[in-house]
Amino acid sequence: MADYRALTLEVMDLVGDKWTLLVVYVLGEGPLRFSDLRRRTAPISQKMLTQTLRQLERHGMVTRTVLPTAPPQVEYALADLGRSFLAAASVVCAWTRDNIDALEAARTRSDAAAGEKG
Amino acid sequence: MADYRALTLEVMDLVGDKWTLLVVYVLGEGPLRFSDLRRRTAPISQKMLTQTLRQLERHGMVTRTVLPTAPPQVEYALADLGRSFLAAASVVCAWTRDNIDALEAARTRSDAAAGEKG
DNA sequence: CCGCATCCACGATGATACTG
DNA sequence: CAGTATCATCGTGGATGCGG
Repeated sequence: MADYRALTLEVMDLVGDKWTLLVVYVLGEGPLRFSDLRRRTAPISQKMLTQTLRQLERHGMVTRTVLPTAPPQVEYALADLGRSFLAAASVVCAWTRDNIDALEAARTRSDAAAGEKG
Repeated sequence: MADYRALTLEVMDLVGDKWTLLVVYVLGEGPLRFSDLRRRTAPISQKMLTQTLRQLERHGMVTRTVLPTAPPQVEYALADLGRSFLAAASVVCAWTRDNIDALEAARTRSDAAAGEKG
């Protein structure tokens, strides 16, 4: 694993958007229609959800299925690639959950130190 | 792991910046002075490197040591928390490396399909 | 050498209105 | 319900010059 540059930039291209990770996580629980997905990812805007889904679809992480109903419904689901990715991303989320106290403590300490010399 | 919202947003707060992941990776190889670090993370700007390092320092992931030399030198190194995080982040990078072909294929296919209806 | 301050360009994000 | 279009806004990131 030598070429950090290309690799980390690729990672940022995948999940650099603000909501991508959250959307992948929510879809990990099962397929959802657009509206339901939006409720679960609130307060995301309609536009950003669409945009995020398009990106995920483009990368083959998510599938989009238009149901032949009236009014039309569109179902989004994780593709195999997406599920595989979710497993990897879960490691980072688990790490964050396990270290959230240390992170907050560091932040508080750092912010307090910065405030003193104000 | 139910509270995706807070967790994923926290993750984005940690590594949402464009260069954070790369900086952490490079520092994973060993402590570096500012200039060396910048060379290794090119084409990052001075400003963004400083900003990224401040954030990492604030979260307790990186330590900053001013060496008593003339001219002054500043050495940055991963703290324990940072090393621990790097291990988790490596999983995502490894996944990306292993699936880079599938990702690029999906992108190419998707872009081609989009181009046809132009 | 380190890195802060300022100005500036651009993209990402978001609110709103509108279409199928 | 799903999605597009438009406009306003904010943060990110870059260029440059100055100070320790």
